[in-house]
Amino acid sequence: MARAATTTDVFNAIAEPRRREILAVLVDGKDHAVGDVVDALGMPQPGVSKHLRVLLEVGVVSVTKQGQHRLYRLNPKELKPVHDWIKTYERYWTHQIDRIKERAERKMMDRIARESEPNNKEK
Amino acid sequence: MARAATTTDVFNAIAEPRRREILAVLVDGKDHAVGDVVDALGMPQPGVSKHLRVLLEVGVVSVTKQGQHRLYRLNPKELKPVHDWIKTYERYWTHQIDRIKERAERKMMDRIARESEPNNKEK
DNA sequence: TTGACATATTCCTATATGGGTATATATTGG
DNA sequence: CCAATATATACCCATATAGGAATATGTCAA
Repeated sequence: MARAATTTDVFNAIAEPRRREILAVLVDGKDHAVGDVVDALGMPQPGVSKHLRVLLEVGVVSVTKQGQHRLYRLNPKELKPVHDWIKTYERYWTHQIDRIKERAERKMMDRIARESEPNNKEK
Repeated sequence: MARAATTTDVFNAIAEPRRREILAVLVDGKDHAVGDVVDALGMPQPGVSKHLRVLLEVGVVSVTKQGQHRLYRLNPKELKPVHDWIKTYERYWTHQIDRIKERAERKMMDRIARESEPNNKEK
């Protein structure tokens, strides 16, 4: 099997740096014409259009037709899965004190677990 | 050009669901032998080894040799870039009130900017 | 209608992938 | 040394990619 399509989910879509750059342009929440993104980032127009299509397919952006322009807008809630996922690991680098405390707790729990279960499977 | 290698950076590495599953097993911060991960997730051993290699190359996990086992451990700080990136978008879905306030502020800033710069380029 | 502009799509190609399966490489116990 | 166990690697393959160039589609304005 090949790698999952970039349009499979948000995680695959945002793996591409260019697409994150595009999102950075859209982060202000306003509508942006494709040409504006092209100018802002200095990448070729077909590339921008293609990347926007991927972002659109996973729902991270939305489009509105306005005359000959197509206005893209960030749809931030579709990024939430990434946030929810990373949140699980967050505690390890934020709040050094909490981390230490957490580790101490873990050790204590381990000890307790070991005491109450003499034939433990942990190697 | 083809898609960037999975080992290019954390974003590419975590795009693969199986690798996120593996990280979920390692999230407790303890050492885990490959076989334990295999048992926990029920995926074939070569696959787990290969995925662990990718995670290792981007630094998200570290290894220790212990006898015939190789103990993998989460190296959470390497996930921080993902957190830092998503943080920029976080405010949009957390705290509805903040979001409204933020939008109001943005509008005001826009108005101020427009007033002080009559020949603006915004379309 | 025609031309100018904005955007999307098509075609091309080198490349890395993930999953299987099979095998190689440790390391240990006896 | 041998067998058993744990893990990594090699091989095969169908597949989707990102970028570049060229072109198609759509929309406006005169």
